Amino acid sequence: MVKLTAQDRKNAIIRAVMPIFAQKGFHGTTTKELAKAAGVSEALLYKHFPSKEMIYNAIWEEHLFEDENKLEVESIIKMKPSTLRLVLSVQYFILHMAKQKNQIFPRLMAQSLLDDGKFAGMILKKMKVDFFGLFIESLNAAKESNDLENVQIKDNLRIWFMHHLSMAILFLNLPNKAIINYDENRKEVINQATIFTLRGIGIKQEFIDNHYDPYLLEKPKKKN
Amino acid sequence: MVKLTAQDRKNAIIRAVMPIFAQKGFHGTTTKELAKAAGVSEALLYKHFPSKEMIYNAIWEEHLFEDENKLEVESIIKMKPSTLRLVLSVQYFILHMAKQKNQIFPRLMAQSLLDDGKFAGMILKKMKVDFFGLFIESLNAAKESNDLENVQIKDNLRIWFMHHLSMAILFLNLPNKAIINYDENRKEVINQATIFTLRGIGIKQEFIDNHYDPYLLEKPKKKN
DNA sequence: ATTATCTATAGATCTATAGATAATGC
DNA sequence: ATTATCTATAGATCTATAGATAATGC
Repeated sequence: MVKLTAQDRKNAIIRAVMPIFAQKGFHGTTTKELAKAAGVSEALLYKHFPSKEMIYNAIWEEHLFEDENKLEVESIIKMKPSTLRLVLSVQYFILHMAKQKNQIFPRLMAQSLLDDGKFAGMILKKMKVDFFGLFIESLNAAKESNDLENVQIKDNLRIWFMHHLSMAILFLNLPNKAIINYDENRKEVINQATIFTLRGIGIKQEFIDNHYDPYLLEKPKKKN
Repeated sequence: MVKLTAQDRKNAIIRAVMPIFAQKGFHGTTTKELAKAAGVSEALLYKHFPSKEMIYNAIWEEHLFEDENKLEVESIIKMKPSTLRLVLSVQYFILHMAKQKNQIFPRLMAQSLLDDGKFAGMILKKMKVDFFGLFIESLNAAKESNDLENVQIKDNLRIWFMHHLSMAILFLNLPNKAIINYDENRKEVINQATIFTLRGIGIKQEFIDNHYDPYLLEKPKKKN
């Protein structure tokens, strides 16, 4: 019988319980399963949380503030705004979305959308605050460099559509058994989705042909 | 106490129960709610279906074979394959996805993706069988007319990405309260998503500028 | 006579709590 | 002494069924 401080146990429960809720959803999960996953009795869950619902809410709070869900875009942010930076940002964003270690994020996202969307909205708002500046800046630079077609899409929407396509690919990849046969391996699907997006946001074909390199972001980092 | 034939009652139950399952999901729905929605006793549900799960499965079967979920693309199919037909097909597809009367389809889709994806897979397969031919045909015609950029995306993927973007927009629209502020009305979002897609699948900007008309499909039909 | 339907309820399971016990820190 | 944890269980709810009753068709 291991004793943790209240705060530690609370955190331990949240971490342990996240994948269960993500997998089975709120109603599909029983407090018995939660207790088992956390390695404690059901009673203890209720000592730390007033209800099953509050545990569910807690995993969201936790997820929202987890650092590992942030994009590591420092090297891109450091670049001077340019069309190339735009391309790299798109490329990085899509890769990052596709390469989630586990399915917790997309599952919780989909569950929130089927529910009241409150948490999905918070995540999207956070995303907008954190990254849209980077993209808008680069879009403007690309415009000035004459690397964009004169496309009638608002800047924000270009970025949202990039996100939406990535998200859909994630969602469709949730089931264990592939439900779409793309006739291409996953890497290639991501690559082609990136090209689709680069065109979608308005980048001229010529620039894509000359500067987009699907393997660029895979090269080993020199710095850690 | 109204008596229907077994088959009629079975169908009536399925129809009545569909929106409940779509709204609350399998685990979030009780047989009591199902019975109430269908206007019958819980016992009767079990006379017609062996289990709650079989009712859930039945709504899927029903949905898969419902005619109203088919695209009415006859007028487009009749056209000779061409770049314009491609544009119209994309436009029509996205509009059709966006203009669902109710949320049953996208909700069931999302639920299936969170589950084993079996039914989502069946729907996507059906979609592929029914419509990909139309798009591929038109893509080939567009290539021959030199209206496509030389884009490194497989034909199938171009169509899938069109679908994916539409689906994501649908999913993000599920919650009652809008969770993304696009700064544009819905119609305009759909319009710009269409432009994004037309570019994404490779159509030259010049062709889009000259031939894409967001209001074309809204014009009143002459024939019924 | 046959079929559809309902009432009542069994049995299982689920959330949550009360009260007892074990571990920890001063 | 205090805090964390467990065992046991209450009370509600959920799925599913047994057996009685009401409607229908020949």
